[in-house]
Amino acid sequence: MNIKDVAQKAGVSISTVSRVINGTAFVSEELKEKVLQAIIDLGYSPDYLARGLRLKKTFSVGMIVPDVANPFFAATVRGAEEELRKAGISLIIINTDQEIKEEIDAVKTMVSKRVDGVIFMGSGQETEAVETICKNKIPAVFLDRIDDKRFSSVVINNYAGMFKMMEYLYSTNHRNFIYLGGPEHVKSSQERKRAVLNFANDHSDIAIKCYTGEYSYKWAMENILPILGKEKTPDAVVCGNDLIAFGVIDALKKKGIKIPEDVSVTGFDDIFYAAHYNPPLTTVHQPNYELGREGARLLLGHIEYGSEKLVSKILPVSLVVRDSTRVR
Amino acid sequence: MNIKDVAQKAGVSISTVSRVINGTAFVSEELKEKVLQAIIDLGYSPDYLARGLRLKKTFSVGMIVPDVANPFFAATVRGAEEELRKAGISLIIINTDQEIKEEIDAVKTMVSKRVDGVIFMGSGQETEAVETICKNKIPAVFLDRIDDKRFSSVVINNYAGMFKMMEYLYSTNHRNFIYLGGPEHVKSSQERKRAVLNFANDHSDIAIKCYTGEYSYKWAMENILPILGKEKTPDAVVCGNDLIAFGVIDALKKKGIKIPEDVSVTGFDDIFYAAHYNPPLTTVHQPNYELGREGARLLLGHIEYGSEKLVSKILPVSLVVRDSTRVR
DNA sequence: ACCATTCATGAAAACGTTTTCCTAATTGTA
DNA sequence: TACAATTAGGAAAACGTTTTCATGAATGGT
Repeated sequence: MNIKDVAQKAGVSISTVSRVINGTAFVSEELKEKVLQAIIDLGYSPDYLARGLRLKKTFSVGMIVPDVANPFFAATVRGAEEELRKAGISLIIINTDQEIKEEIDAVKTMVSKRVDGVIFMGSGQETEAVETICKNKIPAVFLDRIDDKRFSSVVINNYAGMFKMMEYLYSTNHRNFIYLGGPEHVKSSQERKRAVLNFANDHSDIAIKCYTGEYSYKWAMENILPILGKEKTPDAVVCGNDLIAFGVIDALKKKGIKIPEDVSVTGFDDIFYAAHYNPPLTTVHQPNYELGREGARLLLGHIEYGSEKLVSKILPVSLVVRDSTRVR
Repeated sequence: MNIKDVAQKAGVSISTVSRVINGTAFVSEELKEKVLQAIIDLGYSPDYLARGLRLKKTFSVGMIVPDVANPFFAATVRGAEEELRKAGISLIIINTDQEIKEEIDAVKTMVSKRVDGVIFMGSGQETEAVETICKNKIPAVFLDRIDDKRFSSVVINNYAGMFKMMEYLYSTNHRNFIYLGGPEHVKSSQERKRAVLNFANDHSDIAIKCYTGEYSYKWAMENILPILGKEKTPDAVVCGNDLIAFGVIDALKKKGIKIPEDVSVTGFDDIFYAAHYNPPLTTVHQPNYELGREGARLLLGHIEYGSEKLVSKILPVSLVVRDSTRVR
């Protein structure tokens, strides 16, 4: 079942069928109708592989992402897919778990698949993967993590968000802090920590201890108590993301420490559960869905107009105060 | 940069390069080495479009899913992607929001893309979409929703899960129930409801009222209070899934009704948040990740061995008792 | 030492499109 | 009426692979 069959059935040439399908040239009403009818009768649909081969386009873009099962990334994937689908492009996703090797493999796969572009949410140490993208001249947009000057990117204003959080906590009389952040090498993690430290530096009456590890529930759960053991009890535990905050909350609750009565806990990301946690979490809201959409839009621009001007977009965040913090 | 360039650089024929790459025939060590070196020097990677065109394979499968941003489906997508990646196949996802029109479009896209197979999580009314898959003879596996005898499917044992839940509630002296279920036309929803009704039928001392609507937080939030208004307060509100339970919990809490003191609330799915909700939710655990993996495995079987024997796999569920229920 | 057989490699066809290049027919103008 | 200009639609090339088929060399047996 190919274009030849359609042509035969309609009694025209292959060229004519192609022209009718793509509207690339004038075809008389008479023939056009015959062709259209034949297409319906045969239930024909053009082969995108063949078309892609000829056009040097696949009408698909790849999205490389740490883990779709993580609600944070899931929303972003959704946003991207939606925007791309509107443009008639489909989305191939690959999970990397932030493993460098997986990231490299993912890029290689994308290269072989000849995707029209790539949306990359990396581990922050994806240098080789980035080089491969560069070498193969694949249009790419980076989300939320690195900002290589050779590519467009859209990031969330991590610094401003965490700074806002600190301002809020300070204004509600928190002075003693413990900061529990994500991985050192991850850009977002660095920015958040930088905001915390900068704010602390500007205020001589603030005491703070910083610890970094993983962006995970488990890591926080296992590490907060030992940390707390050797520090004097703080006014607030500021966490690098919501999952860490959840871990902290659960660990503290299990120890009989009350939140926010005994200690305030804050997160970052505002994932769905944050509003429904026990207690509902004070956090920084990130427009994840919008992140995906914006990334896709940028990428579409690059694909459409070739090597367009590079753009670095910064998405605004907002503070969401809930019940895991209280005025001291 | 194509196979021709490699051949030229290595001073061999195209055929030889192809044979080296795919290992489809013996090639002398000498030539093999030259070819391999040329590939490295040029940074060549074969074009999967061309290969696909020739082989009539795309090495990609499509996954049609209501919404990746929904944690439930996200885990399933992750499971499927992982399993497929192991087999060297990549995953194209399309979100449908359970809109019939979108489902049909999604299938058409998959047909044009000539995917090697499709994993379908549908709305339950995807008849036209299914016919299109059938007509185009695309290997397909259905997840969690319908069980068309023409396709393999893997479903979660919704009936048994909800039955178990009822047994537990009954054994803890709940007698008056309200059931808040998902859409009538969705298979999983039907099964869960059937379990509730069957159990109630077998026990003359049970009183129950059933309502169905959407599998959503919002729907539950908006409808539980009006419903509760006209019924006498039940011992338990049994919900069709966790999101509904969350909505019920939040609506009741806002009204000052205590859970589980005043009324027990149960969910179904055991999404990540369930364990951390306020209160932690008694629910039925579904192996979502495993669902995706199993679906992928089945599909790979069909792709590999052609129209293999059809399989209908039922995944077991388990009851998870937490703090949203108490002994009456 | 000669013929038959095996086998490594190359040439070319095929996969299903799009598009360039022609050709024949139609239209318009003098 | 005749010739130039336009145009609808067909033939064929090209995209980058894999694989069949063919060929020439090398090997082995008698």
